[in-house]
Amino acid sequence: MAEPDFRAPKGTRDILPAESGRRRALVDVFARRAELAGFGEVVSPMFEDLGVFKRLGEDTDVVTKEMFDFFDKGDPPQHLALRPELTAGICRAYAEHRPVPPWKIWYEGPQFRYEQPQAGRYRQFTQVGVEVLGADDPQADIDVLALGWSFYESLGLGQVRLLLNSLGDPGSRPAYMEALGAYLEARSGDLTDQSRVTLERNPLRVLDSKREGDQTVIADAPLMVDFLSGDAAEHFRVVRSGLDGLGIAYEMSPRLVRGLDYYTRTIFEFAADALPGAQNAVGGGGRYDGLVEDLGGPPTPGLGFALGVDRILLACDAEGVFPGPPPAVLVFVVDVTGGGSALSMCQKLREAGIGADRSYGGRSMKAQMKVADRSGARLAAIIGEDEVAAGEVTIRDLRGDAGQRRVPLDMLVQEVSEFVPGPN
RNA sequence: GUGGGCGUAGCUCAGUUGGUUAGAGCGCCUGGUUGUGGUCCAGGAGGCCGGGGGUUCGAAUCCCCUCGUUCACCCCA
Repeated sequence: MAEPDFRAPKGTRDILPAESGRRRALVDVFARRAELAGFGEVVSPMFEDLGVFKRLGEDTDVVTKEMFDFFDKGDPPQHLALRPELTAGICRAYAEHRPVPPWKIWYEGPQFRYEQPQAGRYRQFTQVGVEVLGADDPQADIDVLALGWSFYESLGLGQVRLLLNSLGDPGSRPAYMEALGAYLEARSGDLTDQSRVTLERNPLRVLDSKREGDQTVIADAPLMVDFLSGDAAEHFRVVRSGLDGLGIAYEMSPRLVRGLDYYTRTIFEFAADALPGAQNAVGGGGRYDGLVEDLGGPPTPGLGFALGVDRILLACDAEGVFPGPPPAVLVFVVDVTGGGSALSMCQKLREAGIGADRSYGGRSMKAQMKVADRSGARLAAIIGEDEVAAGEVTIRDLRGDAGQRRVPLDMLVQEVSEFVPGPN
């Protein structure tokens, strides 16, 4: 095949009509549910000062090797980066605008990570998410978890599991880190080379290894849940009983950690069993009580989640749920008299709120009917010599068994409306 | 960044001891006389076999490089 001169950059892709409509519908479902729960949308920049993202953790992969960064044309130039996630930017916005807490916001948009692409993993991908800033109450955790859970449910997904853990608070973390570090050091001979490197930088993340060779060591490692301070343990207990009360099934996942360093206390992940293991994380989040302060704002507890739109759609495919929206075009105008009538008829229908389309190029009736069928339109409105002479139009049912009939041209909108209640 | 698979018409793919004008299905276009789609029938358009180099009398078919894609690791959504 002759290569085109250009193609979408590695790890990016074009989302074409049928798929794009489905995607927008999915975001609309999320937006609706978030707004019903009192969240307002924030649209923030797609790039920020690199420093904003460095607060995610100086030795996380996202910061050290996956950032799309660049300098602007200022003097001196500013070091900027495309956002690899949205939480940091939202916290930056909170510190900048100081809204009255609790600040409950939702967002949607593309994120960028310079990674090796594979199925369900792109260099540009879309997330929807929420954040709650300024609420320490464990009921906020429950509310957020319930929103995520119900979103998956509302799409029709049945094979999503909620994995839950607590990473403890600043009071309880050090003792655990010490115990974990000591244990892993003692067993380092049994770890893979890669995990020994990870151990140097962040022992916690060794628990996240999927390598065979690490599993026996990980299985016997001390667990954070056994080291929680009184406050952290109580917070976690309230969160769990709240989920129980709402009938939300969750799995305790005591070795669950997250790839970004800012998390504290409650953390969670949504795993889609319909997807292969490497990409089954369709959402995740947790508390990050210190992040706003790290960015120069007031001490502010926070929590939230981000859900991967691309992967959720893959999971919907795998489960055969959430089909795209029906075609917006209700009437396809077939005009074999030159196209002038199609022009005015479409205009009239559209102004009445009825989706209408037609073909171009003065094709034969047979060809136009074919296009009408393919368009997914429910009805064909046919204009030929006879109709023009009589001042009429033929309305034909393309989907049901209502056949066809001729009606006065000026009754078109009314006649069409009778087929389907309401505009569209 | 590391390792494996794959790369032939718009799509899904055939095409082995390397040898005449490279195939199928789907899709698309045009027809099947007297205005009508979804089924059926017949024609047709559309590929320098991802790109570059090499081996050979001759390569889609062998070798190298490169790009893309895919899977796993890493990490995450």
